[in-house]
Amino acid sequence: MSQTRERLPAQVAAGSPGAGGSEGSVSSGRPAGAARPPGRPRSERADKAIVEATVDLLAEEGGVAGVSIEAVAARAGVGKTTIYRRWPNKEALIIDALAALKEPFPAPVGASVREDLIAIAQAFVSNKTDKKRLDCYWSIMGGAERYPELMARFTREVIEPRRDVIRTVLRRGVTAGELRPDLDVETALWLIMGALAQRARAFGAGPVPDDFAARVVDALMTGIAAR
Amino acid sequence: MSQTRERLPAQVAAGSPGAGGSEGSVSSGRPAGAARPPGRPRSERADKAIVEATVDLLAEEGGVAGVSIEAVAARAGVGKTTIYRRWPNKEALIIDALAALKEPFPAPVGASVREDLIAIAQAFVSNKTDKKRLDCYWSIMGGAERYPELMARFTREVIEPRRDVIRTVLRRGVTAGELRPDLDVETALWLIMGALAQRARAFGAGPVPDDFAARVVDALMTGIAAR
DNA sequence: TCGATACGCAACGGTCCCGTTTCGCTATGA
DNA sequence: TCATAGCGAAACGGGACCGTTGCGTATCGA
Repeated sequence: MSQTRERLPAQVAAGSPGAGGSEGSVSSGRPAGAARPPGRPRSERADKAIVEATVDLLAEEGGVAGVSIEAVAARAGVGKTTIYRRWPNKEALIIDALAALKEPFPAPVGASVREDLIAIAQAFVSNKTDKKRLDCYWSIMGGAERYPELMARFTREVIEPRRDVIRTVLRRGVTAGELRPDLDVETALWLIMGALAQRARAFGAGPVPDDFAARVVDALMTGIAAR
Repeated sequence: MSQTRERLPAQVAAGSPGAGGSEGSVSSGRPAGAARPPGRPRSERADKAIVEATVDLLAEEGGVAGVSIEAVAARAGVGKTTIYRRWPNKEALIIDALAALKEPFPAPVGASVREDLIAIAQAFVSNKTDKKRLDCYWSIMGGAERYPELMARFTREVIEPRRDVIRTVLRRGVTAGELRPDLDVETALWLIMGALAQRARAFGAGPVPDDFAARVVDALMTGIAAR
């Protein structure tokens, strides 16, 4: 219990010699000028395998509780020791692993706001990587109150950047006169994101049809009221 | 360890002889004309305590995995035996317990579709019972793939009836000419339900403001496009 | 070659929970 | 008064997982 395990900072540094430091590498995180420590360097391959196995399990098992260190180790083909050398416990591992879901989708700049929104929405519910991201989303949201730090980080690094892409498109639409000048951007965000996330997880509704993104965007654009 | 388990009062008021509990009661569910079986009757009080503890735990623990039979027993103040006498395992217990969340909110018939939708939406995100229901929703959805039967039953008995209330209001609006004649009802449903569910669970966004329901309905009614 | 460290693997003691059984007691009808 | 069955408490064997440790091996710099 007294064992003080080295807590790795979330900072990233370029690798120096031999080890081609890639982004987000947990093992090579050390100041740029520092000398390489003695001994065998940590395996970047193990790093990646662990993080990928963690994310996969989180998506598949439908909950933080379903992710066990032993299952991650087995799936990644590494020993538990190798995991505990890097992270102090399960929550820390999952928090770090979420970085793997970080990269935002680019904001398309098409002919119109409508087209941009549809493109984003389509990527949101159909893209293969985003499928995993959505599964992780539901897994994490389910156990939200249990792991507030996990929630906070996931919200900050994964959810918000995505909301921001849409937010930007909406604001651009207002400026360009394509959307109402008095548009309630945040409410519109809840509507579109909510519809997509819910539909993607709906039970018994089958896979999301190809035209769902367009239907959502059009319904939101034109409104449901008679005119 | 202290067994601080709360004990139920020794004298448990069971139902009057022969007058078995009406619907849904697990313990007294037997054909109307059948004679009461010999021996001590099952405690209705224990039934209710178990179901309530189950639902509470499901809502609080944020996942099916967080609900353990031992925790339910402790919380309900009953022995594990009493639970296993009624249900064969955890999933069966949870499935049955969901019936406690069943009763639908009534469809209000106000002056307009807009008012009806706002009333429903407001109840959805603010009502106290619905808060627990929403927590259970997220808990169950998170572990969806793990417990398909649970998902199916929850969808059928809790989610769909609620969707149906809104669906009816929307259809009525179309008939009454208040909504577009070519309205895509299902897509509108995804939009409104998704926005409410998402917002209610949003991290760091604080409690749902009083006017959120109205904002969502109005945004959906009038659309976001300039006109 | 040598020291240092990481590796995978296996095993450990500990905790939690499962589903079952036994115990002594209590509630009910015959 | 007796048979029957539910009650809570406690204990059991079994399994999953935790976080730790020791082992023999692999890989680095000096």
